[in-house]
Amino acid sequence: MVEEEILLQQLFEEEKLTDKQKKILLAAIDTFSEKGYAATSTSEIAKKAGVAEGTIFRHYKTKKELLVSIVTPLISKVFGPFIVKDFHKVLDQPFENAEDFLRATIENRREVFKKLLPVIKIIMQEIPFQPELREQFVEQVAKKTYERILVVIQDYQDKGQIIDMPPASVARLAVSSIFGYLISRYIFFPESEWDDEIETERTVHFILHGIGKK
Amino acid sequence: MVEEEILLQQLFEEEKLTDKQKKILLAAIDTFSEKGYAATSTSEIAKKAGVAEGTIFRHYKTKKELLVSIVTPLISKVFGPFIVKDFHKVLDQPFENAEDFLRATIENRREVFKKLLPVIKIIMQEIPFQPELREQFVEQVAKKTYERILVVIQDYQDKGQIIDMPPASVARLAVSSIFGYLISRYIFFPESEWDDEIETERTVHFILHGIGKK
DNA sequence: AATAAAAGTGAGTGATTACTCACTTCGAAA
DNA sequence: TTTCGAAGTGAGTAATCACTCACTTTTATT
Repeated sequence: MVEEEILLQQLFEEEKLTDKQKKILLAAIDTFSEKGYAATSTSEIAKKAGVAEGTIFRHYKTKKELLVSIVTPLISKVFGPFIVKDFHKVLDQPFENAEDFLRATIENRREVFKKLLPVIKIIMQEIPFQPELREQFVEQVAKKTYERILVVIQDYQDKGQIIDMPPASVARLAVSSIFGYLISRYIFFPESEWDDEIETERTVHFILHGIGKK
Repeated sequence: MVEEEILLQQLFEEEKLTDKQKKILLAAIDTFSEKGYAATSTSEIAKKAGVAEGTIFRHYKTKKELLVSIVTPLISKVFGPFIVKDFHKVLDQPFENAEDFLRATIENRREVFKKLLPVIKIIMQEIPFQPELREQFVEQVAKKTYERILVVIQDYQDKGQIIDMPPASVARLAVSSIFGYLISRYIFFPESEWDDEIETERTVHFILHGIGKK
């Protein structure tokens, strides 16, 4: 309950929310992430939130608007921070080498991923079907974040720490490795025992040196 | 139309299908992959297939049975072959080095991915929500395939071509890279221009040597 | 040609869906 | 204390949902 409050606070920090509104959002996040958006009925959300069904539609004109109002702040606050926080880490107190940057990035994204897991599940599920969400995602992530990542990569390429592969391909490969780790860790095999420190090191080493023996 | 016939033939080769049954399956694959299972109505499938709604339920007791009967053969015929074909390639006419094996694997998976894209989308979408499918998937893919991959990895480790990282981690990292490529290629940015030969080489090089400069 | 089983049909079923609206309750400002 | 807009309610609505069933048509076997 307390932890959920924190999640809400992070996603809707600037908005004033009624008590019942919070309950609606939490119930919606819970059910969407568990059963999927289309398979969730508004009556179910109302029931779980302990609220009349009409109350939902007092605040959100449609069911889709409820979905969007959950996902939108996430997109700007999870992928946005990649830009702001981590990028400033690089510029303001730049990591000497790519290795430290990678390690910091993985650990940082892991925290966010873990904390916002239910909402991230919703995004992953609904992006293929909701053009509205996809467009937002592309705008926020593909364009903004991507451009910044490219700059970071080129920075380390200039320093001679990264091979001369097109930055777009470098980005794809590194991002695949990081998200592959997070998805294995929190979605596919959350039950397994994970030594996160060691796995992070392995991932960093892999991104930099691969699995081949010289 | 012809290409779709081939897809059906591959998935349902041993079953005798009526003309209308084929049309139902194609319409279902199409709509499920486009809008998602839960958001697709049986009346919509019937309409798209040019068939009465009752005809669907003549062959499939429930909507979920229709889903399962599409996904099940895919799991055993697409992910099964990962085991059989590719693994036998390694054992019967073993690749001398890990590099050749990787290249062959990526190219092989790319063909399959491309050909069965709509059905793969359905699997990816529905596995989180359908315990029945997830169990099948785990049984057929995660267990069998995974065990075989581990053997291959250990084989190359014994040959001294792969570093001494636990095979499970090696598998995760390599599979992430390959699927990261395929997902970028066919799901996220199918519209972009891709030079598959070059990207395959980059992915192979990345898996073996990373992006770091020695 | 006769027959039976399988395939196909479409109107009809009760349940559920997202959403509305006339109404009540609440909370803060005047 | 009065007042007024926002918050909350829940019975009601038309549409749609997955699914049924009595019936017709097609197909294969003799």
